[in-house]
Amino acid sequence: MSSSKLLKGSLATIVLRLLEEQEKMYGYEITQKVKQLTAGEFKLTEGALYPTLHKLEAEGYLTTETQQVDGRVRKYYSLTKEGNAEAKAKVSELEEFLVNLQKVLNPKLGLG
Amino acid sequence: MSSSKLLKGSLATIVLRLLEEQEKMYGYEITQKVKQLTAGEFKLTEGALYPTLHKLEAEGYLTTETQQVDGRVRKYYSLTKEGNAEAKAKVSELEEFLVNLQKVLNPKLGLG
DNA sequence: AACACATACCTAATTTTCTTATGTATAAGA
DNA sequence: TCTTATACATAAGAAAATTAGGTATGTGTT
Repeated sequence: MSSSKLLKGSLATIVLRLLEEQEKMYGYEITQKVKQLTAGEFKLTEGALYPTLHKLEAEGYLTTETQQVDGRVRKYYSLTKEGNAEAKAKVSELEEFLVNLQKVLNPKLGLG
Repeated sequence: MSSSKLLKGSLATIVLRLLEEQEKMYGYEITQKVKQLTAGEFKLTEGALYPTLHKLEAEGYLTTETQQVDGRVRKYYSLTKEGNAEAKAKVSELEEFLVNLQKVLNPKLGLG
């Protein structure tokens, strides 16, 4: 993820979350979706995305299905049953993290 | 930062933010403050914290002052003028990042 | 036809930033 | 005496990016 190189470690969570929303997605589509959702602020780099997809597949969280569209190959990824559970777990974990991060960044709130 | 190993890349921002709140802090104090603010959820590891402090100092964002307290050495860190500006910049950058992250995690909101 | 740009996949080298492990040293409490 | 807390530090290794490169097709422009 470039263009604000923060949050290393959240890419897998983002991928899993997007696949909860949308049954099947292919790599390039994921990069475009993230770009669109953030108005161009997040740009997933392919060097980060593809290894992440391969890893999630190797871990059994994603399955793939290849299609030919307009002469080009698309590799669609979908959540497995385990992937679905992992998505929920990872998103929860990230959200809890964000709550705690806010506590550190904004210590005034929540201490009344 | 252990215990939810997410958000790699935010440690320097956290340190700068805490030093905005509190004029002077020493390393161990920072670990305890973060632990306290997050009810034990974030545990800064020394292997991450000290190199980060040294780097911020080398970059001119922090100055140090050593004190002897109860026979032990404490190395207090304070923001320089540049460090103050950097703190504001980094916190803004992180907060913008978090806004965008929410857009990806929760695409339904804000698209009405 | 040539060229640039978008689509679509991939990997390798390097860098950044952690974790884990280890080391030194003092003070306090069991 | 031994453990825990306080307080600093570094080094080896792992994880997860960035950067840079490669392959290939389709589309639009000159």
